[in-house]
Amino acid sequence: MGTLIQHASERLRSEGGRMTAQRRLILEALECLGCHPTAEDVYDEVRQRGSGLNLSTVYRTLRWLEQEGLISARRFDDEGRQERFDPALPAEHHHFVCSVCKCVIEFDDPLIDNIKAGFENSTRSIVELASVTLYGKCNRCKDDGNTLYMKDCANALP
Amino acid sequence: MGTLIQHASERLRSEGGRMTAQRRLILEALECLGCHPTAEDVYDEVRQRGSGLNLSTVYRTLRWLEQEGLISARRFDDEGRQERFDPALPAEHHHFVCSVCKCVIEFDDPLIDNIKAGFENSTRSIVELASVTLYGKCNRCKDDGNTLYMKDCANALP
DNA sequence: ATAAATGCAAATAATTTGCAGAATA
DNA sequence: TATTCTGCAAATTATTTGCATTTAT
Repeated sequence: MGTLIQHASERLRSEGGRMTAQRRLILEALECLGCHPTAEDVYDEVRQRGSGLNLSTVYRTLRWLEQEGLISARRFDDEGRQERFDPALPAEHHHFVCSVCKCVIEFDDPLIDNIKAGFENSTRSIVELASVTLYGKCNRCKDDGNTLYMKDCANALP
Repeated sequence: MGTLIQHASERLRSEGGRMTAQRRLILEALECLGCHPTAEDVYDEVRQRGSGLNLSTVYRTLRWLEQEGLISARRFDDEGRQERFDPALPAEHHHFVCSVCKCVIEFDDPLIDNIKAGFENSTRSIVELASVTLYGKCNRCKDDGNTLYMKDCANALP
């Protein structure tokens, strides 16, 4: 942790941008939430810590971070039209979404390259990017009767 | 072709629904467009054929077809917030989206089952569904300078 | 005739934008 | 002090819904 704020600060410095209180709060919330929060999750988190800020500011900051390549935006079929923001580095990676607690687990698998290659060969097209999303129940939710949405789940590969 | 309209007619009959002119037009447009159209694509197609109808009716019909399991709705990262409607049978299948002409090619690959199993084993979770989307350039767009959005592309696995 | 479907306009939901005022470098 | 940023309110975009009217059975 700490890296997202650091990276953002550097970008701001080199572009003549300014590190404001709001931006710092949003970056802190992003790091704390971790689990692919929505814009509103970020907004709520900041407000729960007692600071005021506007939802537009959240969106503006998230879009700026996205442009800078420091976060990326995703929509899972599961959820409706809300975007989720992924505070991870933008290397290609894939997701599992738990249908109960809505936590998101990132993963990768070398077989995905084989799928890309297979498709390219059979169709003579060029594959630039793959996005795999798995839906199911995470190990925490699969047995017990958990029905809570956990914004701040700290789920991760074991 | 013809199957979607036939299936829809059967459902209507068995549920006491009615085959209206508008529904027939929407179903025809869906079959003709083929390539994962948006609601507005369907609407435009019907109107270009000279018939009037309302966008709400398009949405209502598409949602009904979705509930019936005759089509399914998807959002690709590529596109903004619009949903695309897939007139195919709802067996698990995967997509390639061309970034130039926006055509969608459906595919499947047995390796996807291995990815699911690998994830289940390493995380002790349950995977119920996988969705793979590949992004790139289709064989038609990869060389020539095509920049046209082709609503009615008839692209398919060769 | 009667239940079901359509059109229209208004409601939602998520996100974006314009602009006057506040805050940072 | 000169920009850059924020807050607010209004605009947009995609989709949904209520209700009076039309239409298929």
